[in-house]
Amino acid sequence: MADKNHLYLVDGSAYIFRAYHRLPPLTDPEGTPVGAVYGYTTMLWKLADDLDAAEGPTHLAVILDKSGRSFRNDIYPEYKANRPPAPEDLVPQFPLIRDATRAFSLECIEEEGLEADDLIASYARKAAADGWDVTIVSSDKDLMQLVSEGDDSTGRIDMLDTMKNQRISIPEVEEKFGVGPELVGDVLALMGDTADNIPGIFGVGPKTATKLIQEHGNLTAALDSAPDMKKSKLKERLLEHRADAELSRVLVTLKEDCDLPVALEDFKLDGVPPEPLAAFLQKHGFTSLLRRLDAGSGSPERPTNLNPAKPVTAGVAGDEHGNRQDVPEMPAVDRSAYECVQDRAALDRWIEKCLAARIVAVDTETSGLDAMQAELVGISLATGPNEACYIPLAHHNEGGGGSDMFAEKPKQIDRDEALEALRAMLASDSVIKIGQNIKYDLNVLARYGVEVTPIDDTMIISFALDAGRGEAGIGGGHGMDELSVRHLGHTPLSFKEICGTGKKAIPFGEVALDRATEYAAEDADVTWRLHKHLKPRLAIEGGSKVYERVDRPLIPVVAQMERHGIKVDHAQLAKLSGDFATEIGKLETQIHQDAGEEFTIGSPKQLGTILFEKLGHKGGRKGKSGQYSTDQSVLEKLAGDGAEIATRVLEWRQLSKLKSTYTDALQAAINPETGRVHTSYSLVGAQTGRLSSTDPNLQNIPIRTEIGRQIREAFVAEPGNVLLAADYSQIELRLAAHMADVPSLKEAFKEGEDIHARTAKEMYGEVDRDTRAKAKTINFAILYGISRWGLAGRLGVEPDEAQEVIDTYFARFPGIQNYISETLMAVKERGYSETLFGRKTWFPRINSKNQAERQGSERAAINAPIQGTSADIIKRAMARMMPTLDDAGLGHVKMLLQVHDELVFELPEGDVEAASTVIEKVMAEAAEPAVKLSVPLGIDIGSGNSWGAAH
DNA sequence: GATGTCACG
DNA sequence: GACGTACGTGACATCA
Repeated sequence: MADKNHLYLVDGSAYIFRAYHRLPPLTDPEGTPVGAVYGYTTMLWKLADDLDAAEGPTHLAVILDKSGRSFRNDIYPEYKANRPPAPEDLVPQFPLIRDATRAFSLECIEEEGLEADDLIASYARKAAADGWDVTIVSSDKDLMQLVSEGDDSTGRIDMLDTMKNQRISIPEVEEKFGVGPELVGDVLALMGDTADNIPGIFGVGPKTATKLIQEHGNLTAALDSAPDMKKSKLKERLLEHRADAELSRVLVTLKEDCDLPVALEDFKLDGVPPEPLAAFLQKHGFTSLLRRLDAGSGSPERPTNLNPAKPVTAGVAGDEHGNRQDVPEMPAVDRSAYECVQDRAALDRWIEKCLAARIVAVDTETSGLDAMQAELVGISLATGPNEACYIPLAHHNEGGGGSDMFAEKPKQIDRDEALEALRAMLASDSVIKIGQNIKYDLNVLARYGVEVTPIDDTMIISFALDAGRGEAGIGGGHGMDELSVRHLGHTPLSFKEICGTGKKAIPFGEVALDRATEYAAEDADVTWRLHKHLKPRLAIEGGSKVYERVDRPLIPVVAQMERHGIKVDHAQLAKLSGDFATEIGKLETQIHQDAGEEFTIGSPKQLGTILFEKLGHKGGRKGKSGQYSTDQSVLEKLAGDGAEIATRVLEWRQLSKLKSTYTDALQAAINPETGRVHTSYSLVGAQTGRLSSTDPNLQNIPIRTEIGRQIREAFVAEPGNVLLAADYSQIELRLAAHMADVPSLKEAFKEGEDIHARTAKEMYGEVDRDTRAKAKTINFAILYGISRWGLAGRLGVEPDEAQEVIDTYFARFPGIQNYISETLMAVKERGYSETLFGRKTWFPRINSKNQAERQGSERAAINAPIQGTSADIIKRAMARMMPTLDDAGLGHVKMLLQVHDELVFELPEGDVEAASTVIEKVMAEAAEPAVKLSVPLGIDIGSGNSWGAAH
């Protein structure tokens, strides 16, 4: 037994921030992020375990920050004002820190209006005055003011940085600040602190601050000396910012006389009761700690290491194919267990249940599929298997929809009242809301003024784990019904079963409540189960990084872009439609004349018969269907041979395409409420990690031809605003240069050269129109996975010659060949490719015996890391864009569209210059700090009244 | 629902 | 001797 009391004061809040950034984003079996909690738990364990050590604690307490505000904000409103909000997967861990502390049966101290530092200072001084030794477990430099030696009647105070495993006493403080603890506050007041937004003296850093205090003895003396200094920048600054320094001195002073809410004696450590601790470790899947607890039979044995890699989850492992692993023990789906919530009391009970569960699956039912127009009909919630409910909000009796105003409505809570009741829970940091494609629900609820955060998405998790694993022909493979069958072995009720199909289909709001409850609550239940099943796999299979750091943060960002929409000029589109129609009519007449009969030009089959049988043009059959090919390349060939009908069909096709797909469809896509066009982005649409855009697709608006470009002119800004387009220049080639480590290409990009010209020079020795065009083709061939036949077709040469070109390329650009073979080897071995940010794409047919299938997979596998890395980069830029613009006072700038390597914004004309600077910086630096590229990322920016003019 | 074609990066 | 040849998407028209 130590004969002297030794109090440990743990700076819990500061610790978890550091643990969060140091540890991987682990999740517990329920999917709650717990990386920081795990770090914190092991740290407490280690401290509590030192009970009998010479320097170990006899008393211990954890001190936390209660809220953001303290008395310092009253003195200086900007105090800590520039702190970014905590990362969203850290937020739900704050309450868990308290749980962890209680699990160790330790005291947890926090007081409204006081920062942890102040409580620590007060307790430390009191304990030292009583003759106790004190160790502050923190590395916060502000707390270094407290370090002292002690004497006969007072104890000593030192600090312990558990991450560096370093004791901090007076010599360490002097080494860091050049002065003793009593003068640390003076140094801090001069240098300021950007993290806390303490001003200090502008332009004075740690070096100068220390020197001034050393020379003059204290802050006041240093400031007083300024008028006598010889003329210098420093003198000016000291004179000009004296008030800042004095204010800072007050801010950095710790309040050492706080009322102490718990007496020192109550911090006594006398062993950790094992039961609550075991329950806590069990709940969060800290299995290795649990084993140690069992082994030590109540007295925690010192952990052998702090490596958190293993204990993350409770024994869920993926099999080779990621399907049907050990399904966590869950009862079978029982639809009769679901509750239909029809009154406030029941709703309030469910809200309490969600708050207690901290993790809840949410699903909205609506009157349609368009998140920007559909009406909210009901909400379902699930807090566990078979623990689910449906809250109808806008149901009317079957068949009575709209036609009979007096039709009786089923009993349900008023929609506004229910949303008001749910609002706090849906926005609560301590409750994670899980959805299956939650972007849809985010947008529906946002239209009713309800925010949902933080979120998790089983569809996106599935994509992070299993992109590309779907069978051929099955689109995506991340839909709920499919996931449910694959992972839970359960087929949920289908929408068709409930609402019918075709003409007989009824809107969901007319479905009887018992059926609606079964369907809707089951969706939430299944989502909850999928989450429990899939989330732990992320950490095990290495999907956490890309999910947590790239895709999950993107969900609300993309949702907002969809809600913004973009304005299109209806009148201009209508005019174009008219012009196109006239021209199409003329061409049609001429084509029929050329053919000598009327036929359906849009039918490739009829056209083929006309061209190749009736008119006797040459051109082979194609494909297993035995049909004539009439595509662009075939028609161009015929046109080259002088067949006017082919020229006219090509023109007809172009105009028909533009009219039907763009000028007509876009007019119809204008949302009547907002007057804008709202696309829907899919985050799981492309196996490589790219987004895709539907309803309408705004990622394929014409630009390559003059006639098509007119359509871009119809995408416009609101009056007084402009559209700004920022795109990455040649990003995929740049990434190829980096990833394959090709010296001459990297050099060319660093020098800002025209990359195709550079390639032409290397390949052919001279640069002209012709060689540059060829070089461009070759560069793309490389990105897409080359074959001699493919390249031969593009270059118009024989395959043998194409092979020579390829050989020359490999010789001139060493690294490429190696990249290709290494990539293929890795994919054949592991089954997946990986981007620089760790995004996996699976290639189940890479080892196929079918040559076509295999070679197709090989080409895709060569391309996927490049295309995917490019997608990761622009996604990171998107996630950072609005916060960064906001910091620059440009929070009103709207990010509207993403087109793979381009972002489109709408903003007041006067802000173009300022916004361009920020946008370019965010995009150019988007890979960092996770990845340091050896080539710069070039950004082109333009703006104008229309999207066309912005290019 | 499959097929062919063509708009984009 | 072929796979009928570049990677990744989505929308539309036609036709079975």
